Amino acid sequence: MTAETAATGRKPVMSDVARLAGVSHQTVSRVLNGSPHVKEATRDRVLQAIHELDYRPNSAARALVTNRSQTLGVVSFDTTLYGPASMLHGIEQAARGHDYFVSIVSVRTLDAHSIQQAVDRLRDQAVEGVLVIAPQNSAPGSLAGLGGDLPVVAVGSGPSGSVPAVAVDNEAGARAVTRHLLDLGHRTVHHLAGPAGWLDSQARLAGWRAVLDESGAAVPEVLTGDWSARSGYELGLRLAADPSVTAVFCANDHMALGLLRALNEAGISVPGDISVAGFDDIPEASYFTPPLTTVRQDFGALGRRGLELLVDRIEAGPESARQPHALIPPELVPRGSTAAPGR
Amino acid sequence: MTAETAATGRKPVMSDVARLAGVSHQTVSRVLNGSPHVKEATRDRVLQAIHELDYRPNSAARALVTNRSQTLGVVSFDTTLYGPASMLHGIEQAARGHDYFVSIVSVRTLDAHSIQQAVDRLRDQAVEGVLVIAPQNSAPGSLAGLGGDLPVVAVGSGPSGSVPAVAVDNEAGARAVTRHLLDLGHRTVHHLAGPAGWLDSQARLAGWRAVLDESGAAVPEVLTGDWSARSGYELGLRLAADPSVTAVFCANDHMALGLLRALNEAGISVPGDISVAGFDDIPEASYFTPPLTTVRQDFGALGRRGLELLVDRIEAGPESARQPHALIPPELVPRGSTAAPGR
DNA sequence: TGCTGACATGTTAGCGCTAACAATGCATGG
DNA sequence: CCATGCATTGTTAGCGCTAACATGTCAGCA
Repeated sequence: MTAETAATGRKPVMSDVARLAGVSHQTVSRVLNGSPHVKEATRDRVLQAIHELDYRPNSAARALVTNRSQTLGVVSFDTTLYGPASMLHGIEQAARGHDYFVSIVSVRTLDAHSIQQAVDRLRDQAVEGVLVIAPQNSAPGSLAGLGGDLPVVAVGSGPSGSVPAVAVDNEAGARAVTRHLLDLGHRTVHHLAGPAGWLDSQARLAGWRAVLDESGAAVPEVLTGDWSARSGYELGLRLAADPSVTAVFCANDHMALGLLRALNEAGISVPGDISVAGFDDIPEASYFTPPLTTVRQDFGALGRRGLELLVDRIEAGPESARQPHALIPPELVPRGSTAAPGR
Repeated sequence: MTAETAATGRKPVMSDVARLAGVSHQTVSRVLNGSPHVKEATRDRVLQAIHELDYRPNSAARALVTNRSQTLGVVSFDTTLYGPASMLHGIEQAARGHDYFVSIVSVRTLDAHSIQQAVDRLRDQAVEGVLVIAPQNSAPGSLAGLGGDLPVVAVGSGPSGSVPAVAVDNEAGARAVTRHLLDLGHRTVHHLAGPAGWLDSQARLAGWRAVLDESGAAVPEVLTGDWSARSGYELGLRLAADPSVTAVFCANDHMALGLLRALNEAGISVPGDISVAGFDDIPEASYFTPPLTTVRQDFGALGRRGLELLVDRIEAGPESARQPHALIPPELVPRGSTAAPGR
């Protein structure tokens, strides 16, 4: 018997609670909003009445009068991938902690128009701010002015300058993994890059090249994939044919997976003949054959930080003292796919 | 200069539009809601005014008076996995088509209490219905009565009877893959099952056993994992030590991945010595070494169907004519990890 | 005892919208 | 020429809540 005791059939509203508790609806409102000016005994009676009627405040009415929806929007590109999915998870967890709801819109393509549509849709829903989980391309200002007055924060993509962003320090991760391979004794490291135009690709490429330059190692030709295992496989067949290759740093784990298969088919041993490293640390990476050395991104932390940045902007305004960008340091995870050169 | 022309600083409301168009606010409302009783010319003037002011209806006000939030809730367990993430994607796409917003809450654990909390949170937000993306355990009525009067649909887990559900036909998938292995000439098929208590595990186990029984094949002892690659690896070491094993059907692809690694380490060739099959067809499966024979689940379709079922219940009531459960047929995807027995 | 002020509570207005009803105009047909 | 009816538009009320103000109560103090 948890439903409204009076069985009116209608959902109870604030004045129903007030009547039952013998107070005015405003006092009920005060209890609900934690006003200090309510006597202990009164508060108890009100809470009791709320419980008895299983009363739930009408969020639309509250939003109407306070002009706050308590909702944040998330625009996500391909929620299907491990990274975006984890960030979404982190965002939602953090949002709950800050008492916001999370509404989501996913876009199929990354062009400015689709993203704009998604943001508009969220704006129609009166969200108070928007998080964009989308790898940014380097096109100038792709996110700039997207939200109008609506606060927007980009998550998981490098700071592009146009919008506050939270991202992993791709360059540092690439440097770490490249150095790791050189330290193992490899003369140089090949790179299987992500698609041109993506900030992540560019930063990882830059980190790799910087370490090679600093070490005086030769800088081999870069092969460019599209993040997919398929492209890793296809380019891997090319690498397999080149006897000078002893170490390959792939811009993500999926391409590394494709590469591993290509090398396996070619009868090349990993890490015996060639060492392979990836980037992301997807959950499967430690069960590849052999387990993949990679760079762990804490996607969940990324999401949480992004959310906090956004909440900050909403509640403190854009002049908020905190810095508008954040770089999360990644972590090298050495596993069995890298070793000292054997050929 | 797309903002409100008058630069009042305040967001324009319906009466601002009305004034500019020289009509009453109600006529603006009629235009917005597609009422047929508006003269063409009037409609145009109103639309023009809306555009000029960049007016957006206040969703809270509308929700308050119509008593409809146009929002659906999704409760998701571990959005990080490929399956749930894909379903969420499918749900969102379909929801947009039906003019609903999607609000998400993720739960860390699957106990009834957490799920109840999540649903309560969504109810506080006045969602019109809830989709639960959570593998159901077989505990009786784990979802029953969860929503009270709120429509609830389970997505991706077998029909448990307590709530309308949309799921893949796990048993059919398991039958298909088991038959595939027998047809290749294997005397029997071992099974690496998912955790007990999960409907998915049980259905896959049942399908496997049924085919063995029908074929008069011996039914080997079942090994039970926990869906993780780690458990596949550990149990795989046991299987590797048993020379009678020639074919293994794993209840999901992750465990198959772990198994592949265990076999590889033991120097056992796949599919030369042992054939391996999985279930789910995660995107990486076709790049495992060797490419994994598996059963494809169309998670996106699952999400879409679930959403349609839910919308149906919301708009037509629970007595809606359509059947409350739906089973999506899965598809066997034969790849290189299965072949005729070699030992 | 009466005055002050802090506390506790009640009353009123209005957020922006839609639903219901009212009013207007205009063509039609007897 | 006027009643009839439909198309079009306007007017009013109220959804459930919070903010602002009004009122009531009681302790402390001159």
